[in-house]
Amino acid sequence: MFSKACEYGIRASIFIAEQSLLDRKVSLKDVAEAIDSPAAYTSKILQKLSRNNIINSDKGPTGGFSMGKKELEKVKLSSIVFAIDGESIYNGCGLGLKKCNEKMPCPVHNQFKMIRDELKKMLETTTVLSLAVDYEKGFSFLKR
Amino acid sequence: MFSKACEYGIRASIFIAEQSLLDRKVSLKDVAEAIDSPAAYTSKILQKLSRNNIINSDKGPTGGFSMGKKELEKVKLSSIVFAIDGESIYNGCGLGLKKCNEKMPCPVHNQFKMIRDELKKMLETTTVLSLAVDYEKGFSFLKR
DNA sequence: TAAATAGTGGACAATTTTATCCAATATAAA
DNA sequence: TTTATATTGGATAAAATTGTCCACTATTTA
Ligand code: FES
Ligand code: FES
Repeated sequence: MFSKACEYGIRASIFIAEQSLLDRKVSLKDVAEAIDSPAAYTSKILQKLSRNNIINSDKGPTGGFSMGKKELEKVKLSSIVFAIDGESIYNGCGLGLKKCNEKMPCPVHNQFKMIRDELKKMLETTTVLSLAVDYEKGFSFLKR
Repeated sequence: MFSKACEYGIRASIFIAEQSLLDRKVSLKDVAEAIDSPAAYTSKILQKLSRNNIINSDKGPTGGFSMGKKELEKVKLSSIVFAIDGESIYNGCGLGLKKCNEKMPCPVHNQFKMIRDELKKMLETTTVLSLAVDYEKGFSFLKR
């Protein structure tokens, strides 16, 4: 479904959001441990999220990653997926043709379109904040 | 969504099904041209489909790939996806945790489960035959 | 200002996926 | 029985993704 990088990105964002709710900045190491991911690789992903204004990062001692109120309010899962995996979820063809195309559809176009549109809607309406709140309550897990 | 191999596998199956409806066996080359895929790679995929009794293959002159009436009647998209990509579509976690797990769900479990269940249902109810019939009528395309 | 800390960026390595090549096998027809 | 044809299987190769290492920059604090 998503690339490994994107999975890490989503999990990291939820963790950072949750800690930000508690007014805590977190270090790369914190994130990697919280979501059980390779630190150096995670670093690249956080950089990308940072450049896309999904999280912010501060250097130096007392530095780390965090999300401000604005980000917490507006970041949806779709923002993260788009930043990391690009627009393939939106215009990719389920059978790998160059692009999804209504006029010259692949054999499963109609079936795929329905499911993809729901996925899209889900990603666009689910906020990282809401997921972070649930996570904070212990309802969900970022590693096992 | 699916691996490239799986995409080729589905497209190949639809083409083979359609040609079988016209009582034609097709060669590897025919398939690769019809779906615009690398022949040697496609060969591996057809072998896997053949070993899983999704298509049959005959060696020697007049040989080639085909689907019999039984296969045409019972092969669903899910058979192909399962044969090539395995069960990850069924039990994989959307955020990459070891396995999807109701008891210790990842933060997007509920949202994902809904979509994945629909995808699953779609794959399990869509026959290759129905897609082949539409393709035969010129309603859909296997390459562009 | 010096030292310690934390993210950044670039090069590089490992792994997985995708793709190619070729000899071997099976089969049909001449 | 020979020849031609078509799939099979194994060994490689190329490309993409995932993962690592390390020197550098920015920043805080002593
Ligand atoms: S053309 Fe294949 S999904 Fe739309
Ligand atoms: S636990 Fe992640 S999708 Fe079910």
